[in-house]
Amino acid sequence: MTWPRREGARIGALVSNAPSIASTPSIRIRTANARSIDPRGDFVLYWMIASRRARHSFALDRAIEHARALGKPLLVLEPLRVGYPFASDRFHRFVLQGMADNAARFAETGVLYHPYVEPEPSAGKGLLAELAARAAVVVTDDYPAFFLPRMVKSAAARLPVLLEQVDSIGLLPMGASDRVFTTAYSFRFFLQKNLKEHLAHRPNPDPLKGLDIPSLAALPKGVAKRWPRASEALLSGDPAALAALPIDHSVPVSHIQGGAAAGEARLREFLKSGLPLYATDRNDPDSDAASGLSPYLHFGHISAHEVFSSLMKREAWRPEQISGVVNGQREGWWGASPEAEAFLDELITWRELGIVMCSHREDYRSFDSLPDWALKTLAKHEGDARPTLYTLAELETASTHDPLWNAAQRQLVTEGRMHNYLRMLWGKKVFEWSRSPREALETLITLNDKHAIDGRDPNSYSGILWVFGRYDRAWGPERPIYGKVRYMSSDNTAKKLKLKGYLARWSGPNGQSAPLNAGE
DNA sequence: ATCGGCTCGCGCAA
DNA sequence: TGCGCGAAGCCGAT
Repeated sequence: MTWPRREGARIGALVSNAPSIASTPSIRIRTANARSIDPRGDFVLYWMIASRRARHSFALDRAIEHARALGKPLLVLEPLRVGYPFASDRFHRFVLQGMADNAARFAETGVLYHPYVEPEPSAGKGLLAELAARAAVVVTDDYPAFFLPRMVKSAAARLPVLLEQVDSIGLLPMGASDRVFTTAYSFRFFLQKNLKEHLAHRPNPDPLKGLDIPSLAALPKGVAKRWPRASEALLSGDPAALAALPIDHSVPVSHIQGGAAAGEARLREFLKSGLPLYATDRNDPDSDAASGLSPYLHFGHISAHEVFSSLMKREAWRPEQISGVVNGQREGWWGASPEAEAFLDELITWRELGIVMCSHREDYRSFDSLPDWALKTLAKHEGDARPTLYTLAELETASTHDPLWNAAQRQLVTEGRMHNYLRMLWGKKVFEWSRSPREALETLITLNDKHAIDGRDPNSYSGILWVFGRYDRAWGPERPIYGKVRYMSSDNTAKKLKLKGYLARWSGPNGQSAPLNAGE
């Protein structure tokens, strides 16, 4: 293995350091430092940074287990920084809506929930340490991308007590595989052999119900004064409160409502009206078959386990229906309806393929992480003439000659999401219109990280790197710029899909190509 | 609209 | 070592 491997293997010895106290699968728990539990601590601290929810969470379950075993109360800290890359009104509003839901769910449970929003960069420095100094043990979320691994690593070194990272991300624990997969096909072989044993272990759907741990009435002295609870104005969506924060106000809030309640509502709606069409219509922008769940999955407002169990309940499915075939095929493994199998392939195979990649490789978003065949063919065509070139600003403002591409870009900038199928075309064209594939990759990551609510996610990087050949194969005939990397064109896409409504909705103010004002 | 052929490298199973 | 097959490809024939 020549690529940079993540430190701290997710399998083997490190996992077994975790105190075995109850039912959270040990394969999902990693000790982040070598400290121990301090039985004199006043409470158990759950540092909620990725799975931002109060239900269906292994991390919350684990924190409660500690609290129960120690006879201590539980304090939940959900922070939101302002200094992270691309912090904007859009992402803040989404996370704040989640905080409002969490505040409602933790209220009157005896668990003290502290949502903290930084008023200025680094204002939150010291808060975690201050709380950890009084804690018996700290539990946090294990998340394999963006700045989170670095942040947890540096916190782990400083905290005086045991810090555990708990993986609540997917149906397959990150610790269940010790390798990455080059195609969805080969990952399916692995899932078909290994996933079943993990399906039996689910997070508690409602761990706050009938909770039998001591209550915590107040934060330690001085904490509330220096790091006060997020204001009601922020939690209730007051635009003025958001405007006062030092974040990027040029990326406006989306109409897509954040939070666990909105995510669960979206799930219900999808199962009712989207899923029946999913097998046939999910790629058509004009039909409404897509799940729309990725923003909620990204911020942890909804859990993959909850999506899975709601889906399978609707299917009246039982685990015995798994066929047992190990063939890498998309359909025929679960023994569920075709539309359910199609959706499960998205939710599990494709989503977790990227999670596994990020959890094992530090370079998951770098150009050099592409497969050899792609690097080779891209290098061969690096010098090809590129007749159409656009700058980042031209792309960001949807100012190209291509109405379909502009429409997709406008949807991204306006709504904070882009139709799933069009994302691929969108990426291929940026590749074609950039001076080099490396530059195209940077452009795509920037546009997506900045505007997409579900950006900065393992899945986003899967989709973007797919444009350059990751998880794909060589395709003939060899073409200029693309080489053997799969080619796509707007004309063919327009022929293949129903786009009338989509183009009408996302065309510019005065017709096809009027540029968008991105406010920069 | 739907179909087959094009094309290639990988990873599974042996 | 050989074989089967692949996230969304294209093209031309029917």
